[in-house]
Amino acid sequence: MVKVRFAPSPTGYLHIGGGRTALFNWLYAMSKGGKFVLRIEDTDVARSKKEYLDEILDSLTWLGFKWDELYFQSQRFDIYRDYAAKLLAEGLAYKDGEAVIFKVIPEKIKIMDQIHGEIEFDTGLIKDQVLIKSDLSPTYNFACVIDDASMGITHIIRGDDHISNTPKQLILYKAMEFPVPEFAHLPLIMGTEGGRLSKRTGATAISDYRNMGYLPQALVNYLLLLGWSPGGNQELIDINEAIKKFDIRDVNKTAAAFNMEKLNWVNAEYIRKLSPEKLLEELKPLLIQKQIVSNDFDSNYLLKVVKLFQQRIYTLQEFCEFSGFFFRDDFEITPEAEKRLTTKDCSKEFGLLIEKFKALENFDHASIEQAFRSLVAELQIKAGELVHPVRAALTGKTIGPGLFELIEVLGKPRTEQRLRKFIR
RNA sequence: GACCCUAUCGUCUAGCCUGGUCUAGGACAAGAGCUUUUCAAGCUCUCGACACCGGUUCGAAUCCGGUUAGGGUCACCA
Repeated sequence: MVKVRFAPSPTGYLHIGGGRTALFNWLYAMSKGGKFVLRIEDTDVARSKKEYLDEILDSLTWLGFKWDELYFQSQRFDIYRDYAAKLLAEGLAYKDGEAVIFKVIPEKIKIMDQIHGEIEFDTGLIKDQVLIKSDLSPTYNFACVIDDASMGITHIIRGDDHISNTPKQLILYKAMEFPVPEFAHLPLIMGTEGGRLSKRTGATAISDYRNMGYLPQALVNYLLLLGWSPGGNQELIDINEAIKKFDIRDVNKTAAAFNMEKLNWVNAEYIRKLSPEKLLEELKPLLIQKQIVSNDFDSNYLLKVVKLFQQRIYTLQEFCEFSGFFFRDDFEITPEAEKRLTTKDCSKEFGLLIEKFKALENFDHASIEQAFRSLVAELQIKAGELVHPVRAALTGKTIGPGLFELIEVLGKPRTEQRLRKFIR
């Protein structure tokens, strides 16, 4: 039975790299019908924070990675100390004050990495390893080996940055006579300009992406593409399909640069694929949180607005930014829109348009367009000459959904009221 | 500095294991056009890569070696 683990340390938020490591672990477990263990590596009591733990758990849940077992290293100190005592008794380790140090014997050891192939190390280059620190807490490599072995972890899937920890852990596996698991070292994710992914090059926390309005499925799809490809020129892949197609050996060896533009594209694709009702569901908490609408807001109206923007947003956040004029009358007018309204006085045209609209029985976009076009014909002007100022007056912007659809949703009274503001 | 990992369009990648079908395919981005009331979307097209040197071979993006470049690790942090 395949068993993998994701072992974050609650000394910071779950970042993009950690999220992807979790993804590949979870995906591997799912593809093999195995178990996914979550182990919190909180041996550094001083730096570990409850706040971070909660955030990590939330982010993993949001991404959709359910864990089968949950452990905390801080609750297992006795186990580590027992093993240290055993190694001490066997003469494989020695004491230095309260600390327990493992004696490293020089030798050549190899691992067969699932992604990189064979990697050879010379332990002669490694100094003696601290097992138990002076404060009696275990070191990372020691606790990690004992946990992976005692939890029955069969495959260790982790970042490339752990390659150099592998020989240190391997000698401990041997010393404690634990069976050695399979290893797979994932390439790291780098920032857009190369180098480490850092806050300077963009958001790094999974929760940041959640707040910016990315859908978890989209983020997972994008992260999956960073180092793995389903083949067949496929870019968008449902997680269930990925589970079927995934093979750890197909994961790339090369570090990949995080590219926000492609993430945006993937997110937009997922937004478009959603039914408007489902999209509204995703949007609603955000709209309430940002106090754009109240909890009991007319969802019929909301749904109409959602439909107008579904095709033109990359993130949920953008919906909030673009659709403001549908929810309040004191919306801002951009300088470009201002120009459309001041270059030419449209009082006469707006007045006539209001009259046309008043005569309409059905205020649907087809009728609105018909009325609009007949006025334009009567005035002998081009449609664009009136479209732009009207859009500016109604929305405060020069860009947005189709004008007639937009007017239909806005409704007759509000359309009239907004046009009147610009009649002198 | 030592050790380790890696190297295909600007970016993500397919191809590499099992050399010929690769004048290297796709996606994002960029540019042009179509459509159009704007912005998107959609459609069509363009730009654009096998890091370098050597070897093996009839033949190398694919195998081997070196160079260079990038990344990682060298804690009583995890």
